[in-house]
Amino acid sequence: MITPTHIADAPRASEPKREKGRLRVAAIMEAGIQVFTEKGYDAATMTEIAARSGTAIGSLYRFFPSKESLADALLLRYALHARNGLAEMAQQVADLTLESVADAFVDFMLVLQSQRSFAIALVDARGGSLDERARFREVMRGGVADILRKAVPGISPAKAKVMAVVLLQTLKGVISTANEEPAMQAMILAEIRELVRTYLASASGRKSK
Amino acid sequence: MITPTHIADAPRASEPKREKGRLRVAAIMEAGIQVFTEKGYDAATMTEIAARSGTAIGSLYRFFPSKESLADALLLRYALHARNGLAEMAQQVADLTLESVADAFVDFMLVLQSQRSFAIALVDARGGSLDERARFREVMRGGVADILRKAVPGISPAKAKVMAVVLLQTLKGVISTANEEPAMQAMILAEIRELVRTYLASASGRKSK
Amino acid sequence: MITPTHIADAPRASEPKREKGRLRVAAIMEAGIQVFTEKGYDAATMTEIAARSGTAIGSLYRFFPSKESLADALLLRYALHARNGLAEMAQQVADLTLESVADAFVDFMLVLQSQRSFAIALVDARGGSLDERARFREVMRGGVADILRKAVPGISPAKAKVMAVVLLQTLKGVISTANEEPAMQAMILAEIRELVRTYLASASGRKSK
Amino acid sequence: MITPTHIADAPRASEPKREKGRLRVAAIMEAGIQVFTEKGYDAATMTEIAARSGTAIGSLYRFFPSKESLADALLLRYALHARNGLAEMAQQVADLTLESVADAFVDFMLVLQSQRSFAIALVDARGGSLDERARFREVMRGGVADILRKAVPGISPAKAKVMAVVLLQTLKGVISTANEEPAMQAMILAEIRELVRTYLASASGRKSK
DNA sequence: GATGAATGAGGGTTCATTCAT
DNA sequence: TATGAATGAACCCTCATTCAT
Repeated sequence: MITPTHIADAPRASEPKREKGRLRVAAIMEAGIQVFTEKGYDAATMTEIAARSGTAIGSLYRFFPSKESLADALLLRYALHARNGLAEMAQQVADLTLESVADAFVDFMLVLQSQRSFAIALVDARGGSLDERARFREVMRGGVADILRKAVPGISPAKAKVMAVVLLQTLKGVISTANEEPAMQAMILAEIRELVRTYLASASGRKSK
Repeated sequence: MITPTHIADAPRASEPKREKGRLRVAAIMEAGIQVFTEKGYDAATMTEIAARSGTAIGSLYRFFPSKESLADALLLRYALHARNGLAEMAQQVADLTLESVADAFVDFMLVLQSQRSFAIALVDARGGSLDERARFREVMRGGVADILRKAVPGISPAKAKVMAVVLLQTLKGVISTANEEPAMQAMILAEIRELVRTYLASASGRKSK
Repeated sequence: MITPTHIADAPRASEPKREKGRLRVAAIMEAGIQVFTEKGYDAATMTEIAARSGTAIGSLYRFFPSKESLADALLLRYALHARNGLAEMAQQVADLTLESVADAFVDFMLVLQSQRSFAIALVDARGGSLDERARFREVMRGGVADILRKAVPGISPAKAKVMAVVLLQTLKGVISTANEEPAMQAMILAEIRELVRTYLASASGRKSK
Repeated sequence: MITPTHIADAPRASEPKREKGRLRVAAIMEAGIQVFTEKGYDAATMTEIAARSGTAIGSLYRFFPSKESLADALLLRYALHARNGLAEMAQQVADLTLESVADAFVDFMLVLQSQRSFAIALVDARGGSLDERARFREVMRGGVADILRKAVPGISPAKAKVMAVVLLQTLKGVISTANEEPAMQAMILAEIRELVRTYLASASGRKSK
């Protein structure tokens, strides 16, 4: 189980102590997301991230003492985001139909889409520390599994976990649509939506047997 | 539409004319797959690929004039492999139940698994040229769509294409199981199998309405 | 000839006027000795010295406007220490046998040992300004030569100076024992003691001829 | 006991396989000695060593994959030199008077002087790996101790070892003369020579008692 | 005066690629 | 043709020093 403590760990070298420092950190993280997303972890360079955020290279390293620590910080922040979103969704699940839950999953992915593609760059392609990446995956799986347990009454925890893994894999497709032509994009999205509904429905049916 | 011509385009500098040359190329490609798989495109080095294949670095560059060209060649070969596998599957579809087709997809993924993880390294993580990566995606989507058109009578070509995209995304999950614990691995695999069956079944039902 | 004036030259940016400032300077110098000793001049960083002394980096630079100036200040203070010690020894020489003088030299080295290893770090390994290092050497040589002139009646000033150089070199061995195993350490120390006695004795004999 | 095997270990990344490579390695080592001697280990830069030897930085790293490995190689080569010199001296000891042996030690130091000052830079000031530095010290001590055992009949091995340590420390003074004015230089040298004779003589006397 | 953020030259090292042998 | 030495731009990161707050 992921606790807030696990997540609140600060991967920064030194917490900025002045307002200016906080702004700088924000600018760096923004630039970091951009560059990691565009080029992937390995091809991204700290020099470019510094330039893109209007920061001297030395200043960047003041706050993030290594490339990995920057990636970890970004991953961590995204994990928090996602966890909150999933937690929120979990609270509303009781009042929703299965179909609405399915849609909520897809919508959730869409909302995170911009950041999500960077998360893929970092998680799937060796960005950040092994630990942080594993932790990130657990957060996502745990959050989705929680929702499934509420949405599909009677489902076993183990089953919920497995379904979460498969569901997340399918939902990743939402991100990829970003690279498709608009017409194709809409169709793929609709198809994913349909598949997720079907998946939840069948799961609900299966368990009740 | 992908024609053989598209695929047979040789990204190699010079087709080796002698037996010795062909062996050398094979050794290089084998080493390339290994190293790209283990380290990812960026972290893989030409020097290591040369060493691992018992080739001098200069010789490597005679056959593959750049790192990208080597990645392209590997991607191409893998695409051919996959295309053949999918084509074969297409021929048998007529005699199979929908459920069997679903299983065949998963099995196909499993068969390719070893090479597949390298393909992911190259396609998802910016290995090879943009063109080659796009081409590779088209081959996969086209092959899967072909099968869907045969397996689900009455499906429209557009619908088949969209389904292929979503299906491939879901099937990618088969690869990822490699990193899970054995017990989890089996459960995820079974779950994917189930989802694919459900997906095909529902598609078959939908179209008939 | 070294006069107090030469030595009292303050390499500090600004003599601290208040008690607080003096404490701060003391803390910095203490930390400086530690870090220079542990890491050597080059590898020591002003940041670490600041941190180790509980001082902000900006404050450190208020008192010591450069790394070199800090090293110089430390060298200077150590030179004063040594000079006083040697001066004291000089006063007692008249009442001592040659053998006791020899022992006093070795003991003197042992007393300074802790600080001495930092002095070696700075003098032998290019820490501090050339000037300061030369001045330091002169102080040591002068002090030892003074003692020799008193301990070995009739010795010429030039001869005393030369002997001081050679004697100091031999006495450096006392410091190095710090890195040997305890058993070896004791033996080396005894051996040096013996050699110094022999040296003084032979010098005393030679000059009388 | 140091065996040739210990010493022949090659710290190079890849032994040069062509004549040109061997020349390059020689040039690099020459430049390395110069720069390490002038600036000390830390302050020496690989860039300067490369420039001084007319080598591209990449080529330098082909043969010496790290700064440390270069320092180690230099230390090793010097150790071989010294060992051979000491071994040679050992063979002649039987025919020499004690005084001649003392002179031989000083002369040996003088012969090695140019390289010796770089060895001091590396051994005393953290250059090269800890292992290599320790090994170097052992080689020197062992070689000198061997000679002492032959020159001073009846001396115990342990005593020879301890004397070697102290003797080497004193002989280091020969190197330092390089920085003195010529007149002073000659006097110091003569003084060291005298001290070493006295030391050997007294040792010979002591043991015989 | 104290603080700590900012700066950027420079350091060690890597690696795709070229080219002389 | 096969080999491996050569090249150098670029990378990640450090740290002495300055300066605004």
